[in-house]
Amino acid sequence: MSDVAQAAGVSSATVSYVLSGKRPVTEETRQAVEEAIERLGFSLNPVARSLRTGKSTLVALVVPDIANPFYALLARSIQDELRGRGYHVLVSSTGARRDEEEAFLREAVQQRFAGVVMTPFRLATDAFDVLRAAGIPAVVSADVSFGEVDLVTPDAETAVREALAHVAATGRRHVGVIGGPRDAAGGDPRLERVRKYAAEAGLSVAEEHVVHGEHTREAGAEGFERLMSARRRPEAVMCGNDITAVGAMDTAERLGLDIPGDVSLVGHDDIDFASLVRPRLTTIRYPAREVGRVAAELLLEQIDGRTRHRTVRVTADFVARASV
Amino acid sequence: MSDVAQAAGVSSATVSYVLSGKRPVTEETRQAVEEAIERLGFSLNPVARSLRTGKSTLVALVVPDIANPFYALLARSIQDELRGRGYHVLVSSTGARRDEEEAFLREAVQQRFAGVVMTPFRLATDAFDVLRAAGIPAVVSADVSFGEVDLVTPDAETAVREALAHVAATGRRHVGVIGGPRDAAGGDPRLERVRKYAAEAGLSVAEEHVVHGEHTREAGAEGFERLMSARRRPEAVMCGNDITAVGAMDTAERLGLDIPGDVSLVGHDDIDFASLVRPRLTTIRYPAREVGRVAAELLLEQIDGRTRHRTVRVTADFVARASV
DNA sequence: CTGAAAGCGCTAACAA
DNA sequence: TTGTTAGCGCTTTCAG
Repeated sequence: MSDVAQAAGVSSATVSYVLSGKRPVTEETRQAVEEAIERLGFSLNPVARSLRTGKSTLVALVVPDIANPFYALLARSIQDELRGRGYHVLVSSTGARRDEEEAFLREAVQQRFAGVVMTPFRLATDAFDVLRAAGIPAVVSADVSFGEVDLVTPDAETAVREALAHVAATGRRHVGVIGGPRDAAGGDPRLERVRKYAAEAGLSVAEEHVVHGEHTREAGAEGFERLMSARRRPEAVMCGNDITAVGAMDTAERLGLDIPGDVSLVGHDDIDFASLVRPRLTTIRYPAREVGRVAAELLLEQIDGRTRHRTVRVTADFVARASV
Repeated sequence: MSDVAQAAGVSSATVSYVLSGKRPVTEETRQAVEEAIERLGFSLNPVARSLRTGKSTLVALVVPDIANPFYALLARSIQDELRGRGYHVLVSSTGARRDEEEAFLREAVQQRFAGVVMTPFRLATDAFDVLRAAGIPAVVSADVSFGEVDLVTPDAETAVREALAHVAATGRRHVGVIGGPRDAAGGDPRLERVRKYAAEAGLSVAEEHVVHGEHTREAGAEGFERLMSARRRPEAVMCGNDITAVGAMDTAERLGLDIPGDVSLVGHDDIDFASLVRPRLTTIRYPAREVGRVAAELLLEQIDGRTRHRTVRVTADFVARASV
């Protein structure tokens, strides 16, 4: 930068101001500086800038598993929103492990990230206080609140009731649930919603028909297997997400069980592939792109100075296909 | 850091050396420093460190589309390999657009990234010279070479021959191809391989049976439609990747075409969902996890000083399922 | 074995 | 409208 300054016959401060536009510069000097920049092929060093300003251009997206298409799409959406504003997105998969989640939070303050978008799974509810204390904008995408942080969360009440009614309409009475891990922070809202609205649809959820596991294909396969070996099988299974539903399908196939003939299956998220598996997966759609858009917007608002935290609900919709 | 130094009654240089271990420190001072670090909750500022050393801890992964499960898995694999070594992975989707690809390369030198792993699509063959000039390690994951850069590339000859033989064995003679974009850098090696080995399997690839498009579901759907409206339909279609194959399935379904009854379909990559669509997709497996592992390894070798560039071939395997 | 001090490249007071 | 300068937090040479 001092090279540029010298070449343009000005001080390095002026070069800085030409670049940032933070104070007026005569057309003349601007021209000279820009010409020198061009000629020398100069470009700002973002690292030095970060050190000086204490702010980086890095936004971390922390999710349980980037290989889950829901999060992959979320990542693309957030990236698309933020790139134009000059931010870079760092993606991290935690494997839904608490130590990893905590590690990333620490990393975020250490690296002075410009912001963090996270789907936490096992974090303590006050875990985001450290970000808040460090003045790092954060937004959480989750079913439950994590304290005083921006939250984008599904509004899935109606969708769940519709799903349940739909299941009931096919004559099923006993529904099982493949829930998330037992030790997830904030419990298991997706499971609780099913419990809450089952009765009004004339459905029952027996305790032995509730299994827990990670949100992975393998865990879905296992969970479904346990459900199918219950003394009395559930006639329909609500899955924590589409990936576990796919796992359930793996098992159903292995066991020679017909879906939906023998058991109905309902997923959650509506990833792209939900319509491609056979039978096509009936599911509750949670729009990853919109979630990403909203999260990015909330983050930018914070970066621009908003301090009071907001919660935005994104509507989930019931999508009837062929697995019920 | 100077706080720690003061608290421990040493100089900040000593604190630095305790942390880096780059020169001997008496057990005594080490203890004092570590105690002070602990007590003050100090942690190194990576930004300052980067500025001073000129090296960052950021590795960029640049792919056409992170929402493509192949790249998502690649991302996780690379991240898993690199995290333990202290690097962070920045993921960027370019949409396979040349300007985006170039923008990221520029960004990489500007930000002094520790390394770049990229799957370029429309870059000029010499585009990586700028990284080389800037001393930034790079590895390309692609079918074709991009000049003097480390390359991890599929060894798919055998798999393609097997696939073609398999298609021929079902009595098909005319095979079509849904290839990549016409203006992709390095042409379309996957298409060329099919052309090259078709004859030896007794198959023919008519010019009107070759269509081009992006590697997306939509493009796959369109391409397949064009193929199906040819005067004489191909009896089998080789797809650029599994995502385009899925798009082809969309169209087949809409057109009421049976797969493999009316047309056979062969994909490429073997993403997780290939075995879940119906019919299960016959495909050429290119192992994303291993590709990621190899790419990470090559990158680390470069970071550790290797300068001569290497090429590693990763074997692709033919996977027979139900779409042929 | 340890300390002093320069300097990475930038921004933002403060002065002019 | 422009320049001077301090300093962000670290690493590393040079002395001791």
